[in-house]
Amino acid sequence: MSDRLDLAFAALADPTRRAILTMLLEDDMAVTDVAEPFDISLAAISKHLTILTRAGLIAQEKRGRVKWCKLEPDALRAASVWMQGFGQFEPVNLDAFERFLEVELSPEADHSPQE
Amino acid sequence: MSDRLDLAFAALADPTRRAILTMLLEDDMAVTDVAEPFDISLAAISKHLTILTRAGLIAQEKRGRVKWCKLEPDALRAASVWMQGFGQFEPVNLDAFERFLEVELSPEADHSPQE
DNA sequence: CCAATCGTCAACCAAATGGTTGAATATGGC
DNA sequence: GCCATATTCAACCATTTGGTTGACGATTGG
Repeated sequence: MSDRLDLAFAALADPTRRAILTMLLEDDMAVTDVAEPFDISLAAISKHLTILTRAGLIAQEKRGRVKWCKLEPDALRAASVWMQGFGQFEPVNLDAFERFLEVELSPEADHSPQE
Repeated sequence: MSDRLDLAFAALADPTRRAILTMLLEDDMAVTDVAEPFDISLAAISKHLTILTRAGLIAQEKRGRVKWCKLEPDALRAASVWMQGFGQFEPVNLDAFERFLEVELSPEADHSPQE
């Protein structure tokens, strides 16, 4: 029953997890390094990463004793696509929509994160 | 603490609430009419609508004894914009996006809530 | 005015969430 | 082989969530 979108949106609802995603935008990271800036236990971070993984928002790959985390854009894109349907029902919203298309469709676009 | 995005994403994490939003895409609706296609109590729907309202995803206006619900796109747009920062860091295939447009924008599309 | 309709409130319940701590399981370095 | 490092597991806790039912307050129609 619990749809892919359920998991994605639920994962995105937590500020710690959104912060983790933002960090991973910069680079892949080990679990310990992900945990470093936060004030909660490593176990709690590990749980957050599990939730992000099951939501398909990140992937974890163990190399040696280190488990690397990297963004997995598909789920984010699915959620984004779902929301775009609502951006369109009003002319005002075409702003964001057009910016999206512009960036997304230009072959030589600079796809680096802005932040 | 709980950010606007927290509330928006948490609200979007429930399939019933996403279905409600989809219904409201068609037209503004009274609470009772929103509840009609669902198998849960009116009180439960009322709670869902409160959550959507506090998340800024819909607005409710009482006229007479009927309370009308309508989409409020700002919060959705905020969430959408947040996610686009992630959609861009990799060249994207627009497949899913185009399929979505096809379904969602066709005038005779079946937008009824799916369970 | 009275009854029906619209919607919320209150109390309750089971399950999920986000956190803790302490022990356990790899793995790597020396 | 041993110890430190990296990460998860297990048990526990408080709070939130999504649902129920029944009573309640407004409003409308006849």
